[in-house]
Amino acid sequence: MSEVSEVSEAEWAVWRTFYAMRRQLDRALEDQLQRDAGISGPDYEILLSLFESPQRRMRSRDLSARIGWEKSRISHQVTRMENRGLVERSECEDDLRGTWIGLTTEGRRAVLGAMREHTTAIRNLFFDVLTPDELASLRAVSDRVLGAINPPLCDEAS
Amino acid sequence: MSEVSEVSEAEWAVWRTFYAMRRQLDRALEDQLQRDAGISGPDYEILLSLFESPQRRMRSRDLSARIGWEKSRISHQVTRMENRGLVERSECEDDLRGTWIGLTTEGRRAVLGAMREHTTAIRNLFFDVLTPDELASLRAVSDRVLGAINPPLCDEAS
DNA sequence: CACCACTGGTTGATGTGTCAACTATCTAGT
DNA sequence: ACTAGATAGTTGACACATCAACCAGTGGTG
Repeated sequence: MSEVSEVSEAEWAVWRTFYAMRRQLDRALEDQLQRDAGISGPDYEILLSLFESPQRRMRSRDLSARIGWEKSRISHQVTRMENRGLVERSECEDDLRGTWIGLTTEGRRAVLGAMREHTTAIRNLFFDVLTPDELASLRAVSDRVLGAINPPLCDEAS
Repeated sequence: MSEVSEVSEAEWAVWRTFYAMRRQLDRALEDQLQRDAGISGPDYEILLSLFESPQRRMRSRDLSARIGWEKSRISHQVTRMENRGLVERSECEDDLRGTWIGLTTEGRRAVLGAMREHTTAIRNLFFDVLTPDELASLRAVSDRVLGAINPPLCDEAS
């Protein structure tokens, strides 16, 4: 299953550039959020999910499923955000184990202040510098890499 | 400079896939290092740099320049790794402010145990699923995104 | 009902990353 | 030689991410 697995110098050069791009893109978007709305990337993910939710509130477990974080990460993040007044917790009537996470006025203000500039940043740093062909190529590549990561599971036997 | 900045639904779909790929690729490689050598990604970056250095040791500032981390991050990471016996600090004769970071026997063992499998993982999850054209496209795209992030600086005037 | 596995969520410990403040040394201009 | 400013590195505080342990409520099945 695993061959000799050589990687040429030219391939390493692509890998390093790709790696640098991923790091710097994350950083640039993080900086933009901090600058324009005083929030972090994780803050934004939570706030955006709540904002797009019909009731402006979600169950912790649904946030977890939507964003793809484990439950303890949600809980810690929400605690920090609650302390800053961006969200608020409330009890769940239906299921006494549950917790609602709701957007506060402050949280709503923050996400509204962040969205436009964030979208602009993604457009400027990403979409604007890609040709349609490259965009299609990147989509195909991303799908294939994801496929390689997540168990092809056609043959799990060892 | 900033237009209306709309992003179509198709574009968002590409963005989300690209985003998921970046996260999951990081995670998969991190897991592989942990599994095969009991080290983290940051550990590996330090260890590999030291290993590829002629003397198997580097000045903190050179590590910083090579990996692209700020000095305090290097210092914290080295402290943790020193506690686990992967690296060791020693004084610098030439410059009394300086510190050498050297690979220990344990550190050498760890990096040797990690390298082969890490390379294989990168090949399996990345290079093997890209065509030569896609690789070239990705290289071009990465360069252009990096160019967009780092100040074109041709016209900084406001 | 009684039991038991599961689910929803919190908490604490540890590792990671950033920023600001600090110490110590080096270097250059005078 | 003196001194101002740059450089090298450490430290502490805080935000973030993961893991394991835990508690409480839910929902079967006997």
